[in-house]
Amino acid sequence: MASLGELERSVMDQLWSTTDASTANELRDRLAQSEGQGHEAKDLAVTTVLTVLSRLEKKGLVERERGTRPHRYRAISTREDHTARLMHEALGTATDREAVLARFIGSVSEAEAATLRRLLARG
Amino acid sequence: MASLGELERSVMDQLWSTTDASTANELRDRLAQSEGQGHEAKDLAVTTVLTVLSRLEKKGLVERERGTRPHRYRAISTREDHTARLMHEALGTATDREAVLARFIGSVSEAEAATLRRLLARG
DNA sequence: AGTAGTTTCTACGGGCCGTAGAAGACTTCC
DNA sequence: GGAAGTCTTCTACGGCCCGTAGAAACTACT
Repeated sequence: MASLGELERSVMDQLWSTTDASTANELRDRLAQSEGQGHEAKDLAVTTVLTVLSRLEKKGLVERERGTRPHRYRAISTREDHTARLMHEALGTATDREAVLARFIGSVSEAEAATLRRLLARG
Repeated sequence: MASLGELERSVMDQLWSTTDASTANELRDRLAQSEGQGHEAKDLAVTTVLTVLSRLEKKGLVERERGTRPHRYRAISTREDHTARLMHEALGTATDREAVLARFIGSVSEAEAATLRRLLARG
């Protein structure tokens, strides 16, 4: 449902890496500087960033403050919530959910298995 | 990486619902009859099915026997493995995997939590 | 060799995404 | 309050993916 393009993901990464809302200009600048790990540094027109932000808003991933004049944008949910939701989405398509979970658990690292045991213990 | 279109998914559903390999014609017929639950019954040209099968093959989801004359197609992994892999793929993009798992576990039903505990117990 | 069934090639139209200019709306400063 | 600057929306284009399938090439049977 909410599949993201490359640039859309880069913008989300920026939004997720700060708690407070950002303007399109700030985001453009940060994208221009955030070279390295995976995505290349993009030198974009600010309208490009705004278009992407609109699309992300329509997809329900971003919300904007329309009150202030340079509108400010923020991610609606955290990166972790988003990822967890994607996992649930994948799981949701399955008919035999238990079997899927079995495969999933089967290919998880031992450290993560331990984490899961701990998380499942309380509650 | 391996995102599927609507028809591609329908074809995979058909392939996943039989253990033995199918021909394009068989798949076309089954697609024409498999009305209900979600996907509509499609009345397709067999070339359409073949195109989709080729694309699925290129995506690494389907393999075909080229020996027999009506080629026969089968899903490379089970539906459950595929779904579990998608979940891992989502998890893989995360930086804080533990946090993602926490959110994931947090929004799982009690029955599934029980399943997970059982699965994690042995091993 | 002709015919019937099968597979590959080629293609088109729609939608999504990266990209951004042009035009419109708002703010600010004189 | 108008001019200049800043910000947002509108519109658009090209590329890729997907649904869809006809045309052409291939294979096999008689």
